[in-house]
Amino acid sequence: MQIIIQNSSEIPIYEQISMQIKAQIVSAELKEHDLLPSVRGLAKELKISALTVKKAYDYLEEQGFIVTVHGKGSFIASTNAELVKEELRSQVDADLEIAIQKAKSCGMTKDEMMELFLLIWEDESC
Amino acid sequence: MQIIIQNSSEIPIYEQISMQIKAQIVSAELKEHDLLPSVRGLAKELKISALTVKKAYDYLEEQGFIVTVHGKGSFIASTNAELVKEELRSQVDADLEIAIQKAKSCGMTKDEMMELFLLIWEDESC
Amino acid sequence: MQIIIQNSSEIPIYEQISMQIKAQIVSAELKEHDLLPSVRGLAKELKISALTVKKAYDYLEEQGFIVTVHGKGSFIASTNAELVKEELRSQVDADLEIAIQKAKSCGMTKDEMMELFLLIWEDESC
Amino acid sequence: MQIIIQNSSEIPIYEQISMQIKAQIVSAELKEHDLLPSVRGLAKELKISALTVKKAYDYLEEQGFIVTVHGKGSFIASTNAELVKEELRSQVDADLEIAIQKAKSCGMTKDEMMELFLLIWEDESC
DNA sequence: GTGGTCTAGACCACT
DNA sequence: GTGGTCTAGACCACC
Repeated sequence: MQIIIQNSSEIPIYEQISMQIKAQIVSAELKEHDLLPSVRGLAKELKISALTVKKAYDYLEEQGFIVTVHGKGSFIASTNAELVKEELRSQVDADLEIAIQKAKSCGMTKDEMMELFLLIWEDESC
Repeated sequence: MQIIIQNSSEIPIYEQISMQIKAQIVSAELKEHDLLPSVRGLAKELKISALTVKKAYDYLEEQGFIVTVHGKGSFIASTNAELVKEELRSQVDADLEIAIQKAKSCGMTKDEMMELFLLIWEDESC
Repeated sequence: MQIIIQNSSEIPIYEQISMQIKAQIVSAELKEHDLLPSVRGLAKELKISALTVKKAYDYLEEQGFIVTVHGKGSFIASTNAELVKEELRSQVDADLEIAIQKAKSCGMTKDEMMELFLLIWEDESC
Repeated sequence: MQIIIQNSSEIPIYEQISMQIKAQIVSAELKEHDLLPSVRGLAKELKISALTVKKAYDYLEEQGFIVTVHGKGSFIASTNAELVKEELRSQVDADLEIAIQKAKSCGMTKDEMMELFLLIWEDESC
């Protein structure tokens, strides 16, 4: 279980965790019925509060991506990774829309933005 | 002075205000030395707290886009609109980077995302 | 705002709160756009942790019964009380089904249970 | 010994077990002095922890429905099935009371609930 | 003033 | 061991 917390980030820790778990579901690092780390175990590993991890797990369960069984632990739900993918794509869609609105409001042309887009896509270190 | 507040939006009201003022600087609706509405006047017009408008103006002054003179009001700073444009573009850059990271994490290809980008650009209702 | 907490109950406090708020929506004691007590205010009044009240409000928001605006407070969502009623009725349905299953497993007849039902309905002190 | 565990249920496993054993006492499938399956045997059969089966047996012994003899096993207590019946009926009573309270809080009339009651009674698949 | 997040513990129930 | 709930504080952002 490889999760990296950026404490300085504006994104709440519980959301960083759930985002990274979703990403691992999509990339098939986590598969159906896989057992997630225990709330307390992950909290200790990440050196954060157990409640914060629990909040991340609750959030994922709410969205149907994991299932938690009392006394046993949390498991990846038996749902197609496609669903997670769809959810992430709708986020990409929303983020892109905001970027485009700003671009238009500062007078960028489509070509300028496309160039910027390609630049970032290739440069990305991840 | 045409400013629209979306109370339901996730974006803080003070940021909605400063964003729209910046956009008007870029589009030359607001020019150097133009007088902005008074804090209380705008607050009344938008039916929000005067403190929120004050925060938006403070925010803009901090970034050097407006100048407030005690007892006189707030004015567009004597700065080239290019500076505002640059600031917005760096925002576009950041937003685009986030969108691209998410896109990659859910397995989108460059071509897929370019297609999505063009779709949104054309569709945009603003 | 009249909310009664039974600390001895097996039902979690946050659920007791949300149940009672739902009941007040149904009985029209709370109407659309009404402002709920602040998280901290209600916590102080009920002498419980603010986090517990917040959890109740989060739970209600999740289900779409209230809307929370940062810095302003929580409001009854603009949704028909019928929706809440439906939700409660489906709970009644589920509870009744469990009672009936147990009744059958201990050999009660339909008439015996109906009699019991009428007895409780009339006796109820609420 | 026919016991079915629903792992997804909200009802704790140890309670599912004890409920089903009680039902078998009432229906006379299990009679006085009958030997129950061994803790380990039942645990293996149901593919659950032996501790969970032990908890169910302890629970039943506490209520006086079974007797455990060290080194020999657990037996149905020499008690009239009527006692079990009484215990289940008091549960039915409690469950029904909860359902009726909720029904009243959402404005159901006695007739509406009676109709619902009859519907569920007949429909029941068990 | 409001809510949003987080901590570092506690106690309890289930396996 | 596991998760579920709760406490009593803290700090931050928004209005």
